[in-house]
Amino acid sequence: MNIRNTLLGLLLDGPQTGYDLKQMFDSSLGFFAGASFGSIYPILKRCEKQGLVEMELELQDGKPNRKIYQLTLEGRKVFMDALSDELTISPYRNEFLTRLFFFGRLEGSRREEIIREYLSYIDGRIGALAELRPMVEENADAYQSLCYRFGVRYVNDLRENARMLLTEIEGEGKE
Amino acid sequence: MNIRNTLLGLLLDGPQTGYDLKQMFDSSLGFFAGASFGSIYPILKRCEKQGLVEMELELQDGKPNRKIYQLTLEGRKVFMDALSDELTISPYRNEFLTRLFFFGRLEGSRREEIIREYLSYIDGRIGALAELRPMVEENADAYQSLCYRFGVRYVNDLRENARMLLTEIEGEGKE
DNA sequence: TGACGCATGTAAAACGTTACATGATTTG
DNA sequence: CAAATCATGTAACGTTTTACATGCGTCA
Repeated sequence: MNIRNTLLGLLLDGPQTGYDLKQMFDSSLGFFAGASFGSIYPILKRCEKQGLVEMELELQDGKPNRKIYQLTLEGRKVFMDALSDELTISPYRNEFLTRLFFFGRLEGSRREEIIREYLSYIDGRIGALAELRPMVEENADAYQSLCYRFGVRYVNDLRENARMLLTEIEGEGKE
Repeated sequence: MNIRNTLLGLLLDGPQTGYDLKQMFDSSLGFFAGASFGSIYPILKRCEKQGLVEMELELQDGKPNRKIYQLTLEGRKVFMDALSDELTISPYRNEFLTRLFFFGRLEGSRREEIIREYLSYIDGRIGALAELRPMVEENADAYQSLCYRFGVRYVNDLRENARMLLTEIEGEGKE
């Protein structure tokens, strides 16, 4: 599920502009996926060429015209295939664990700081999920709710794990 | 911590060839980072040009000559700066959650299957960590051990989370 | 008046993988 | 006899971000 397929999936809900899609992307899927305009606009254009979407121009005064993209049957098929495809997870890269791996080389005070930076990152994600909650309760379908709950458990587990780590490292510093 | 910086970090342990570095990479950091030869060799060459490492040729019969790379003071500095740098987490992309988000569009039987595929992926990671254990107990420093324990807790939490999800979805299917 | 929201887009760069090529030696 | 290990490397490709460019309306 690269950005292209995810965009096709979002278009199942109905025609959207690139701008709209970015907002949907960042809000609904913000917890586990993201996309910049620099990828969205070229991808939509490419999808149109390939017949996965169709574009309709909505003329506007003052503002740039809106390009409203709508899924074709072919585009729908491409998405459904991707959705049903065997799950393959691309190699996971964890910035924090990579740092931790080399902590032996780092001065003592900076170690705790970096873990705290990680904790504040996690808290940021917890906060973002909390803000998302009303939207989930209103608009989300059953699986999107499960997605949300998975995310909440995930970040809370992560937080506890990081807290334990901090305790262990603080302990070492004082011995 | 891109591949380049991670390689520099691994070179702190002493001079290594690109081939050695790949093995260190895949075994020690395999749980949370990876690198292919297609990235390692060009990066080492570039690092030499930039004065971050120095290369010494070890002539061999039959086999290609070994290029042994050693960290320079400048390379050490570059790594230490990266290690100490403020922690920034690049946007997290979760293949599984992205799928789950669109599960409403998927036929019922395929849903459970994909979650089971995810579980078997997690089990694979748990297994890989288990295999790594002897090496950690022998060679790892204190922080690499913490790294390992973090990893173990992480995958176990993930597994439980996925199991709960499966239960919830199975429940729905039978109602 | 400056920032933000709306709305589009391009070009360059960064980062990385996959597939290919070479070729000897060892192991099953 | 085939496959894996050792050891290097290149070329093509894919994906995505960043930075830039445009320009109007609105809100503080």
